[in-house]
Amino acid sequence: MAEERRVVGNLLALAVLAYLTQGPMHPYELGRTLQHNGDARSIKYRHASLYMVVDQLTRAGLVEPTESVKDGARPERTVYALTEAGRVELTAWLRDLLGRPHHEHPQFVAALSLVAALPPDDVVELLGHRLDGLAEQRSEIESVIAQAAGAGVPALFLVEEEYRLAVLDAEVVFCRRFRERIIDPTTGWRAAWTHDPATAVVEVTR
Amino acid sequence: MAEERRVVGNLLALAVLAYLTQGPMHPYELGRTLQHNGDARSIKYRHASLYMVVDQLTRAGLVEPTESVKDGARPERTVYALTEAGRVELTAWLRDLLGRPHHEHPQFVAALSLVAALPPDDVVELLGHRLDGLAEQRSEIESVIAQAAGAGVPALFLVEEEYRLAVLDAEVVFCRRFRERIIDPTTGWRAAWTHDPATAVVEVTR
DNA sequence: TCTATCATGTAACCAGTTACATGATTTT
DNA sequence: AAAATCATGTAACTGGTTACATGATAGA
Repeated sequence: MAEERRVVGNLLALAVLAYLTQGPMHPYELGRTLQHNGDARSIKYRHASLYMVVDQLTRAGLVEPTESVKDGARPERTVYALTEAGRVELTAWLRDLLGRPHHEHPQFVAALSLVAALPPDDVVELLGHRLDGLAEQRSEIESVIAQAAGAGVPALFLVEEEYRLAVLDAEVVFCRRFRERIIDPTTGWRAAWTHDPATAVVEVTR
Repeated sequence: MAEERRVVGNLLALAVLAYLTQGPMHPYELGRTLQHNGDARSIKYRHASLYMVVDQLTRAGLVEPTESVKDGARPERTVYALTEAGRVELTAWLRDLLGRPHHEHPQFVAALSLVAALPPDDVVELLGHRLDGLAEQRSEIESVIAQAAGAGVPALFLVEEEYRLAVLDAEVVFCRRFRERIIDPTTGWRAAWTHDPATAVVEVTR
């Protein structure tokens, strides 16, 4: 039940498959939809990556070129359609991503695992800055939600943003608590921070 | 204040810089430390990537080869040391990662943004499975913490795991609520789920 | 009409991964 | 002493990014 390796792993491909359920499109249109539609906030999008991904999908038989349309004086564009295999892959992939958590490596976690390399007072200060940044992010997300809701988008299509808010709030709580624990002398955290080169950073016996 | 592009971007490099503050090491030893020390849970680690990263760091002048040691009958190993520039980069990088939040693209967010491509009943079921998986992850993390704490590792060196727990708990709450909102007929979520091909998946006017 | 920006794509480069290689040590 | 595993590294491949190219439309 585990570890099905995707033929095409890039998440842009997932969006492409999903969009193509609505009918054939050419790559540029896919990119535009992704941006205009806000999904570029959730899926890393680089214009050139799209062509690569579409090519990979074609080679994997999940998508196929249908026609080349010459629209006005524009350069000719190839239009792609979802194949049956593509439709199958789309739902399998989505089910996998939703149905069980996958291990990932956010940058902040990496930083936390090496935080002892900085002096504790600096960390306290930096956590303060991060809390400001988080507050800013939060209000950005709120305004994205408000704006979209105002434009009549059903809440279902904003559920990623709600998830982001949830995670963000948890991070705020964590940062506050972390800061307190560094300051509080009874926790012994400052003691663990001895910049004795023999033990700092790397806790070898772990 | 924003957007400083790191000469070497791979987070493995951050760990290398941090470890080398403890004194010169050869790549293999760095890898061993990373694993044994548990930081491989936080930083994606592939044995071959280490050599690449060390090479990049060398070219960037953040690290330099010191000596080649022939230890017993083992193949000769090159030992690397941190340069002054490396020390500077280490703290700048760490400060940046801690001091402000960076935009990332977790897989689950991508999946959520396309969730309307699956039928609602399936999503309810899948969220149930995910909740099980999250519970499992949670107990794994707890046991990592317990074991390390039992071995005398100060809590400071486990702070990433606590962060993970915080985020994980937030995700649990989110999933439960999401599930409820799909089921609850008064939210109108099911209505937005009309599999009318004209509006499904892509909410164009957003 | 000159310039800026949009539309559409290609190509070259670099990073990261998988797979291979080989001598040393340990287990059976 | 054969088999397995550890220690240590190289090489080849592929995916993704940045940078380049070029015709079309629109604004000044």
